[in-house]
Amino acid sequence: MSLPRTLIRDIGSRVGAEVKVQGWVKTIRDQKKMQFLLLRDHTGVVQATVERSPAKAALNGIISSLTRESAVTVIGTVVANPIVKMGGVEIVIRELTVEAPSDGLIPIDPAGPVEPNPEVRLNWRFLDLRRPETALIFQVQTALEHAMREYWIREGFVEIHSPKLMGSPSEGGAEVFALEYFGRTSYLAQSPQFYKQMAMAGGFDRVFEIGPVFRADPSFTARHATEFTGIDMEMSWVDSHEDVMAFEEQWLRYALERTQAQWGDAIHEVFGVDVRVPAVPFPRVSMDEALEIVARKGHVFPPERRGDLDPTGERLLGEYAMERYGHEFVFVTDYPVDVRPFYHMRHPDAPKVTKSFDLLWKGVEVTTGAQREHRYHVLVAQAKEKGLSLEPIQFYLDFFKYGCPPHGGFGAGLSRMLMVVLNQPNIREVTFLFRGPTRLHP
RNA sequence: GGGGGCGUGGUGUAGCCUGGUUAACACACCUGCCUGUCACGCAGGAGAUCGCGGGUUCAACUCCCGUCGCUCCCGCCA
Repeated sequence: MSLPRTLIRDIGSRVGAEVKVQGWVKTIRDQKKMQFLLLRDHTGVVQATVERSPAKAALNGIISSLTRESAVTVIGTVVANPIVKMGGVEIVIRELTVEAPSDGLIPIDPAGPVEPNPEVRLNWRFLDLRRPETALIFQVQTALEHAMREYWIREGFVEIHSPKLMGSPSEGGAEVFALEYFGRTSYLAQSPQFYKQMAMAGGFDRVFEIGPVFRADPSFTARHATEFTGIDMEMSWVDSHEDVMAFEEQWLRYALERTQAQWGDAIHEVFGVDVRVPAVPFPRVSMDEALEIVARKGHVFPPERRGDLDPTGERLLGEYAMERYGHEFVFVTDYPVDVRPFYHMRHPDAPKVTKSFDLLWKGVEVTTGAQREHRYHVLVAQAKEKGLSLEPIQFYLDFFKYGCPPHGGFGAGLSRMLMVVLNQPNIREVTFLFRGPTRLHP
């Protein structure tokens, strides 16, 4: 039976034992009498050494011709040695196998002193991912998503996977990608909106979906992508959008509590930011109030904007939430009908105002939600008012003809949340492989 | 889509404004040396038709125009 692999983070507890370590060669210091290697796996870095001697000539030769970033298997004895600055422990190598050598000239150096330009990093993303700081992003993402799912499942939600190929464009707003489909045109889903509502009409009560969504918008900002992972949920028998917000804040509090517990220290060390578990309830301001607050902070809106915040306004409102409530989050509620889609329910006593909300986190829009209009005739009237042609969305309107419960939900962006929680300036770096208007490779 | 900035060895930058030597520096790479390194050190070496095309000029990395790519801000949104 072959020696099982030891992860580098566990080396310290294996002093005196022979271990097998597998990873990449981070540094080679090939000296006259001693050879030093730094080996890295996804859990840490350890020093491995060999003395130069005639008895070890073969091994010495292998190490002399090693290249940095080669993938290797090392077998050796763990030795406690106070001279070693890194943990006081090293591996005395008995055997080294080069599983796959690395070309000497690496396009980017994962162990290098300076970070290459964003373009180079994206071109060679797999090398960039070898950097522990980059890898941490996706460990955090895993924890965050896991906690979200855990909370949903505990609350009786059903996970769905809706199709991304659509026979007709989903409701207006963002642009859609069209593609050839056996002689017809199909469209890539901009969101699972219609289908998660279908699940409500189907009696699922509560559903969530984490999956890809596509937006054909030529957006050139630090927080837009043409394909991203959407986080969506929908719940039945709500009285208003307030029920949805109340759910979301509990759900987020739980997800951040779990993420903070598991990765808070690492995030602090690598990104210099503390994951704060938010107090519940989050502050709420209506759009009318939001506009006043932002105006008091001296931000003048261009005249063509009617009742919506621009990114600067969102940032200022985020500042306000922190100053006034010491809170990173703030719900903005009651958006005017003009800036919301036809399926958002309207206030019975204020028909120009929707029962909707956005959630801002550190001044960045991370969620849009609402109570949906579930009454067929009202929904049809609202679609007509928005100038939509009913025929392409008739399949959707049909959901509401046979007893659809009152319901609401929200959609969030996974990478956007990751960007905010890690204080990263750009969505590209927190996306496994970014897709934008000019980025289709790798 | 609108506006600004930037493209120089494998990587990160300097040089450009105020055209004129072998285009410089750091890291990486190659060779040699080095009694335990730990950002190892020392000596030497290779590696760039300065994004691409055109123009001005005796002369263009440098100035002008175009083009492509990247990037930032605005718009759109998650």
